[in-house]
Amino acid sequence: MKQRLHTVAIVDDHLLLSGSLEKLINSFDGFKVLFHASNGKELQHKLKANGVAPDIVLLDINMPVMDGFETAAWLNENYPQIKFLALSMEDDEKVILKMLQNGAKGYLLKDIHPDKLKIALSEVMDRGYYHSEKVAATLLHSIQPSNKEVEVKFKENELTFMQLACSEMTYKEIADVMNLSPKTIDGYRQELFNRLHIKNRVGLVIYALKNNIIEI
Amino acid sequence: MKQRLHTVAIVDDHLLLSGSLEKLINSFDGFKVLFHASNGKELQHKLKANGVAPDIVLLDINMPVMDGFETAAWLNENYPQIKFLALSMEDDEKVILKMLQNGAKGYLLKDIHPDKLKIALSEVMDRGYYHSEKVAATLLHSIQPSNKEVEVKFKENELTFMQLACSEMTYKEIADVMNLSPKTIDGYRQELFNRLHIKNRVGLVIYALKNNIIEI
DNA sequence: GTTGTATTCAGGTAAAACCCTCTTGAAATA
DNA sequence: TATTTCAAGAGGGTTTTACCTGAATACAAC
Repeated sequence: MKQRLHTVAIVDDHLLLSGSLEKLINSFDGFKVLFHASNGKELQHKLKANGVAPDIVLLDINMPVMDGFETAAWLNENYPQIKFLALSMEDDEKVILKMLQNGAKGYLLKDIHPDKLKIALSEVMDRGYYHSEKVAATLLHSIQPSNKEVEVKFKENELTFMQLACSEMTYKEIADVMNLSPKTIDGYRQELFNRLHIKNRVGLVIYALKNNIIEI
Repeated sequence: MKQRLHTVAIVDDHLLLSGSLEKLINSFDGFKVLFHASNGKELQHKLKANGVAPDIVLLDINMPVMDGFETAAWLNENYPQIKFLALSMEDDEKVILKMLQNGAKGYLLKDIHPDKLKIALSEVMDRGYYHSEKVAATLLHSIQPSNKEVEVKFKENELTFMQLACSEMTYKEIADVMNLSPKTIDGYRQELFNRLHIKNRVGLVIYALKNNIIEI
């Protein structure tokens, strides 16, 4: 029985992967790759220029120029009929959640078996979504918060202070930049040191790194 | 004219990539994928078990269990007749050099065009090596050392000091642990601050992180 | 109104961190 | 032997951090 041909677009900056993925997907019965893009901006152009939109977009998260998050948000907004699957290396809980919140119909890890890709594509077309066991488990974990992660929140100013304190600036300089008195800055410092149980600025840098508040 | 079929093995922990790469390579005239492995250990087993060795190994660098460097060294030692190409995301100069020193016949970035892969495989079989323009440029850069990177080395004590300074310890405590006078520790600090052009301990932490002297 | 509570900032102090210069002693080298 | 080099460390200084307590303001809740 002949079924309708589903079209796929691949958005990934690794040409080697997207190129070979095309071969793989074209070998799947009922699927065909329509085009590639190496980042979100390129996808936008091609969608606008092409006239015809794909059924599914495979969307890499780590890309230059316009990354997966932005692209997801844009797709969701402008092409809600396109189903897109996030494609990523890591199974970072926060990242998965963010992509799903941005409308992704599924989350594929790059270490899945190629056969799984066909299953994923088919399920997305049939049921509207696909979730691997691994991702499902991660999601479950996220709604069953472990007793130790207390999910510390920071106010906007605290966050700014932390980021600046993780540079070589003195507190005086930070105060100038944030347009606050050095005494206020000292207040932030004290409050954070107490709350996070740290002894000095090095502790703050370490905390910020461990919690993805800053990057190196 | 019929040419001999060249065999390829793929070592990469991303099944999706290796699986689709297989399709791509099998579509190349004159090449065929013999088997996959998701890390170096698996490659060892399959080579020993298989009896027949591939002509070329495509070797990913970032893998769990046994990474590209170890695998390269082992291949070079035990199967010198197998030509292997390093496959990686980043074009880190040090990494490229290390792989080439370990006997890689070429270095492929994952963002190359699929057609380039065929060229690379062919050239490796014909000429014994393949180097893309990008990698060639990087290599050139490495033998023409830029005036600024002076390849900073550290003495054992300096390294220990740096690692301890990247914790919440005071210099006094570091002096105790290292069994040296606080004044000596202050000397290390001063010397490092000058050499690395940093202003305070936060700068040291950042430097240590960027240069893989410590990890978080 | 009053009672919270959050934000900003002040004064004061001790301890670290930071910086420069100098001595000593041992080892390497001329 | 004389000279240089270098790690360890000291003296003595300034600046920054770190810690405490308390006050003025503002805004919302009771």
